[in-house]
Amino acid sequence: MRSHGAGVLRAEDAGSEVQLAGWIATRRDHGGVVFLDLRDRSGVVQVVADPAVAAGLVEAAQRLRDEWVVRVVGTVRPRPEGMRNPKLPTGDVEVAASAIEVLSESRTPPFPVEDDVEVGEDLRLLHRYVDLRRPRMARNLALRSQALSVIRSVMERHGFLEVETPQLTRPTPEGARDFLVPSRIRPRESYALPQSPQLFKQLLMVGGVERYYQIARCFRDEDLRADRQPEFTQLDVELSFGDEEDVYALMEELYAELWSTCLGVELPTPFPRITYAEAMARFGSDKPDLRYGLELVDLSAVLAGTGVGVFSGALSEGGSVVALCVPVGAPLTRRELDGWVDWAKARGAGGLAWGVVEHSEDGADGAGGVTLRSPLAKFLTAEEIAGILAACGAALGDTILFAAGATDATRTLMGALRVALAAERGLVPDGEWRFLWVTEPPMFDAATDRAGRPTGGWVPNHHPFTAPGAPYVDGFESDPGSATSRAYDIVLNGVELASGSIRIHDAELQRRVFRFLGISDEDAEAKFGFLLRGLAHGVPPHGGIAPGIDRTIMLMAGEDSIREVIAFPKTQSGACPLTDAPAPYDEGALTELGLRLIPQPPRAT
RNA sequence: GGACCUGUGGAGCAGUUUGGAGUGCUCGCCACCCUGUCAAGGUGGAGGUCGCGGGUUCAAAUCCCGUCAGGUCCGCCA
Repeated sequence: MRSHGAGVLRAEDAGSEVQLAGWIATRRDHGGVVFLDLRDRSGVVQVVADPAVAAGLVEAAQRLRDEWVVRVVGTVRPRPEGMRNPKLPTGDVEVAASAIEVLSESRTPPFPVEDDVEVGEDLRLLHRYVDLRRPRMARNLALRSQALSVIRSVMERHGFLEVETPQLTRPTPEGARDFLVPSRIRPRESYALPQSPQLFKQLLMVGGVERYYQIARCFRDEDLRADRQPEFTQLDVELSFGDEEDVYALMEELYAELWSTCLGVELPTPFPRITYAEAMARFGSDKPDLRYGLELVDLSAVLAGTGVGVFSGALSEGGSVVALCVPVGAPLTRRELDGWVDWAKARGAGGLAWGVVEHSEDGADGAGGVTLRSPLAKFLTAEEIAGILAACGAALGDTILFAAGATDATRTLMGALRVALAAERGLVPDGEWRFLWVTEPPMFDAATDRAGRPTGGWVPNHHPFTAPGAPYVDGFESDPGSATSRAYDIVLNGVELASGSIRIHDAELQRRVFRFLGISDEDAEAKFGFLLRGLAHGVPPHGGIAPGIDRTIMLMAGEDSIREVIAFPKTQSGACPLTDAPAPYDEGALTELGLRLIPQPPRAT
C-alpha cells in the first residue's frame, strides 16, 4: 500500500515513483491546481494535483477535506526554483500525484491538528485519537518507545531477567489506598491491584532470579496531580548479592544512556550524592532542585539571644529561624512581599518576616555600608543585623525572607518558598539536567493523626522492608527518630525520579521492624506471612530501585505533566473522558459478586 | 476534605471590574472564484442554552448563592 513515509522524502528521491498513505493535513486549492499536505507518522510532504500530470485529478483533490485518509501514487520531483519551503524537511521536493484514492473520510476535526493551539484538556482526551496525531504527542509517544527500548537493552546487557508479576494480588494493609477487584469466582473476597511489585520482587530474589526487572504498571487510589496518575509505570529493579554502589552504578549508566541516545546529551557521572539531612538543611526538601542557588540560611545561632518574640519563641522551643536571601538586585515590592506572606499562611505557617538590604544612612548598623530595612529592624541589635547579613551573604538590593518555628516544618516551608520564588523570579535555567542521589533518609517518621497531631507511634519513611543503616540495626527501637535507613532517591531538577533501598533479608530483623511499627507477630503473619516464610528459606542480600517511567519521559520531553506522555491518561478526578470510565455498577454483576451498594445519602440542603 | 484559576458559535480568545439588544477578533466550516501555494488569496454565507440551576433587578454573559466539568496546589501519595 505504501512505499515511503511522507516525511522521509528528500531531493535525492527526485524521479522516484512513490506510493504514500496518510491524512490530509491541509489543502490549498488554486482552482487549476491543488496542493495537499499529506501527513503520516514520519512527517508531512506536499502533494500536487497538477492537470499537466493527470487529467481529472484536480476535481478529485478539490473534494478532499482535512483529516481524510488517502493513498497517493505519484512521482517525486524537485520543486521549481524559488518554490522550496525551508520550513519543511521535505520542502525541496513535492509529489506529483497520478492517482489519489480516498481510504476514509473524516468529520471536521474537533480541534486543529497542530501544536500551537492550546486546546482544553478534556476535549483533547475526549478525542484523544485526534490529539495523538498532533506532532507534539506523536513525538512524545515515539520518545517513550525509544526510552523503553534503551531501558530494556541496558537491563538485558547487565543480565537482568524481565519477569512479570501479578496484577491481581492481595490488598496490602498499609500505605496508599488499594484499588480493589472483586471476582465472581470468589464472592465476598477481593483482589487488589498492586501499588508496586515490591514483595514479589523480593521473593524473586529468594527464588534465585538474582537480577530482575519489569516495566511494571502500578496502581494507587490516591488523589491526582500533574505528576500522579492512578495507574503509572515504573521500571522495577531488584538485584541480589549487591549493595548501594551496585544500584547507583547501574542507574547512572541507565540514565546516561537514555539521555545520550534519546536526547544527545552526555550526562556527567557519577551523580552527586547528598544525605537527606543535608538536603533538608540546605534546600528544605528531600528532592532539591540544584539548577539554582537560593539555599536556606539557618539563623538560629545568630539570633540565639534575640528579643524578637516570634524568633525567640521558636528558638526556646527547640525550633529554628530560617532565611532565604533573594538575590534579584532589586527588592521585591511591598505587594509581592504581602503576597508571599499570604502564600505562607495558606500553607499553615504563622507568616513570614522580611527585610530589604539598603544603603546604611549613618553606618551605625550593619556592615559594608548596608543595613536592613524591615519592620523587625528596630527590634534587632546591630550585631544581629550584621550577623544576618553575613550569614546570608546579602548584597545591596537583596530581599531576605524569614520564617520561624519547629525546625522541620520551617525548613519545609522555606524549601517550598525557594521553589516558588525561583519560578516566580525566573531563576530556573533552561536546558540543565541536575541529577543527584539523596541518601540516608530517616528510617521512621513520627505518626500523626488526621489532625496532624503526633500519636507517639512511628511509620516507615520508605517502607517497612527497608534495611536500617548499619549503626542502627541493633538499636533503632531505642532512638527511632535518629535511625537512618539504607534507602535512596534519584532526584532530577526537583523531581523525585526513582526511589529504592537495600532490603531486610533477615526474618528476625523484619519481625523486629514489624513489632516496632505496632504490627504484632499475629498481624504480620496474617498480612505478610508469605514474605516472612520466604525470608526463612535462604535469602540473598538484595536491594533495588524503581524509577518512574512517566516522570522520566515527562522531563525528557520537556513537559509539565505526565498526562502528555501517556497515551490515554485520566483527568484529575480519575475519569477517562474518552471511554467515560469509570462506569456505574451493573446490578446483576453486583449480585454475582456478593456485593450491595450503600444507598447514596440524601444531599443536605 | 480544602484553597485558587478557568468555562462565551466547531477551536482559541476579548467582553464580566462599572448590569442596558449575542457585540467583536483570529482560525475552522459551507458555497462560489482563482494554475505555484505552503498560516495561500478573494467574495458571500451558516453556526450561540454565554457550563447548569436558583436569586437580585425594569433589565444578568456581567452581581449574589449553589452545583457540574477541566486545571494548579495543600492535605493525601508505606
